[in-house]
Amino acid sequence: MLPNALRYFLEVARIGSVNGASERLHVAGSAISRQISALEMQFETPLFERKPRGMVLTPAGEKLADYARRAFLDAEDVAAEIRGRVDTLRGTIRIATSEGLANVFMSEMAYFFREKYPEVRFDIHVVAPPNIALMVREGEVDIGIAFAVGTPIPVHVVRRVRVTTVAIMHPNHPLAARDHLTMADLANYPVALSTPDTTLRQVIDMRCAAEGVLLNVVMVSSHSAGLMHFARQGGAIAFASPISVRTWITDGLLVARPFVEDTAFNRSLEIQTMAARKLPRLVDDFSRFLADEIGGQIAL
Amino acid sequence: MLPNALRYFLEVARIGSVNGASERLHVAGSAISRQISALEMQFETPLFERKPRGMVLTPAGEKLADYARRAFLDAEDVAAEIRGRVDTLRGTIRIATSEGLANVFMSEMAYFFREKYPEVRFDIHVVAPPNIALMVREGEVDIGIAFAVGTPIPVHVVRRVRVTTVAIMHPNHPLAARDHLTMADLANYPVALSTPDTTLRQVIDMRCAAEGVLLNVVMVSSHSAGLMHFARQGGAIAFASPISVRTWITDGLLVARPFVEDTAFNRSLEIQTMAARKLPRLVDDFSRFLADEIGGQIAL
DNA sequence: TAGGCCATTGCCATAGCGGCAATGAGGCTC
DNA sequence: GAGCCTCATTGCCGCTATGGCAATGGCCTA
Repeated sequence: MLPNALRYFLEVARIGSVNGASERLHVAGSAISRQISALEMQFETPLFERKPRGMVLTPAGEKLADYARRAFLDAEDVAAEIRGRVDTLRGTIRIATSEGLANVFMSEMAYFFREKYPEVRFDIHVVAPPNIALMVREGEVDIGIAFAVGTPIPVHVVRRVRVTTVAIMHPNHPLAARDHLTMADLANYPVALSTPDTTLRQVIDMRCAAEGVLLNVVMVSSHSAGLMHFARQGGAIAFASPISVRTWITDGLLVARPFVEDTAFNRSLEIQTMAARKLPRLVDDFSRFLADEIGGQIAL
Repeated sequence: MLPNALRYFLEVARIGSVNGASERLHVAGSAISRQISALEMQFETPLFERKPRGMVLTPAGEKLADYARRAFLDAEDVAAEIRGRVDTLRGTIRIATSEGLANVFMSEMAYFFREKYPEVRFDIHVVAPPNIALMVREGEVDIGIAFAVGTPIPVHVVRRVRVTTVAIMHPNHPLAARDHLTMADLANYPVALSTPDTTLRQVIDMRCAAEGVLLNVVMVSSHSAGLMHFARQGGAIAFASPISVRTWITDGLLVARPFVEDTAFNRSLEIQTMAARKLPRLVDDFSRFLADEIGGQIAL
C-alpha cells in the first residue's frame, strides 16, 4: 500500500540503526540503506545524522517520520474499513497510561464506555509516564492518558485538566475528621509515597519543600494500587488525585481530604492523540467520551 | 513518494476512464489497469464499477480515494516543509467560492489577512456553487466558501453561519426610508435578480411564492457584481446577503434593508475543508480567521 | 451490422529492488 | 596503540515487478 522506502525509513528511525531494522524487517541492510539514500536524494537533505552508534533523525527526518506514521495508521484504518471490518462500533482502542491511572480511572472509563459500545476491546499499556507521549507520537497507541510532564513532545492534547492532590486515608484515621489539611498536619503520621519518578511524588516533594515539612515516610512504592491498599488497611496516609481513587472513595473504603491552598503544586491530566492524525471513528468517540468525563470531574 | 498505483487509481477516479488517465499520465492504459487490479486483489473487493462508458468508484473505492487524496496533499505539504519552503507564513491558499462571495467578501478577507501575513498568495477559483464542495473534496482547493446547498458532499465544515437576505438599493430609493420590508413592498419597483441556479435566487423565489408576490423583474444576471452596480445606479432593487455587500453599504454607495420575519428562507454560509485532512499551518490559520470573521458578522 | 470506445490480457524489455560480500569509518578494550 | 567490533555504505548480480505494444472481446451508437 505504501512504498517500502517509507517502511524502512520508519523502522530505522524507531530502532536507531540500519542493521537493527534489517533484522526486524528481514530485509538486507544494504537495501534499507539504499532506500534511505534515495529518500534523501529526493528531499535534497539528510534525514539522519550518522552517529558512530547508529542513526538519529534530523529535524527534516522528524517531519517525514511524523508524516509516515500518520500515513501508515491512516492507511491501516482505511484498509480495515474497506474490508468491512471495524466500520464503526467494533474494534480495538489502544491506550497508554501510567500505573496510577490504569487502576481505577481507566477501569471505570472502559467499563462505562463498553455500555455504549459492547464490542469494544481495550489494549491498555501501562508504561513509565515519560513514555506515554512517545508511544502516542509513534502510533503504538491511539490515546495517551498522562499527567503532563515538562516534556515538549509534539502530540495533540485533546483535553487538559488541572487535578488536585488529596490525602488518602482509612476512614477512622484521626485526620479524616478534618475538612482541609496542610503538609504540617501529616508530619505526625506515617505516610506512603510513590517513587520519585512519578509526577505525584514530585508535587508532594515540592509542597513539602515549600512548607518546610519533613514527612514520616514508611513506604515507598512504584505501585500506586499497593499504596492505596496500604492506606486502606490503616498503615499510612497515601496521596493521589481524586480521579485515581474515585470508586474507593464513593464506596467508603477510603476517605480523601484536600489540602488548603490547592491552587499551587497541582498536576495537569492530559488526553493525548497523535498530532494531525485522523482518528478512527471509535477512537475518536472514546477520546471525546474521556474528555467529557474528566471535564466533569474537574470540579471535585 | 507514494506508490504509483495510488496515483493511477486516483487519476482514473478523477477522469472516469483508464484511457483518459493513460493520456494524462503518459502511461500505458494496460499498466494502469494492472495496478488497479492489483489494488482490488489486495483489498479483496472491486474499487470500480465497470460501466460501458468508463469506470466509477464503488463505495469501497470512494473510501480509498478519500484516503489517497489526503495522503497526497499531506505528502506535498510535508515535502514543501522539509525542503524549507512554506514553513509557516508564506505560501499559497487555494480557495473555491461563488461569484457573489468572491466579489466583496473574499477581497476583504484576503486584504485583511494579508495585513498579518504579507507573503500570502491567494488562488481564488470562482465556480458554480455545487462544484465548490467537490473541489474541496478532491483537494483541488484548500478551502471552500459557499452557501450550503442540499448536497451531502462529505466535506468538513469549519463553520456554518446563517445569513439573512437583504434588499439592496440606491440611497435615494423610496424604500430606503423604511426599516423593514416585505416582498409585497417591492412589487411596485423594478428588481434585478440572479439566475435561478443560485442559492440567492432560490430563497427569493421561495419567499415570493410564500407571500404570493410577483416581482417586476427587469434584469437577470449570473454576475452578481453587475446586479449590484445596476442597483447602485438606481436601476432596480437587487438582493444579497449582508456580507456580500458590506463595504458598499459602509461606504454609503448602496443601502441594505432587511425583510420582516427574517428567520425563514435564509441561507447558510459554510467554510469547508477536506474531511480529515491535516491543513498546512497557513491554511489552517486562514480558515480560523474566516471563521472568526463570519462568526462576528452573524449578528448583522 | 459496422465502427468506435472501452477495459483487459499476453508477450516482451527493462528498471528497480533486494541479497551477498567487500570496504571503510569510527569507538572500545586489553 | 593494536586489534576487534559495530556501524553504514558500495559494487555486483539475479530477479521481480512494472510499463509499452498489440491483440481481444464487450458494449453502445450510428
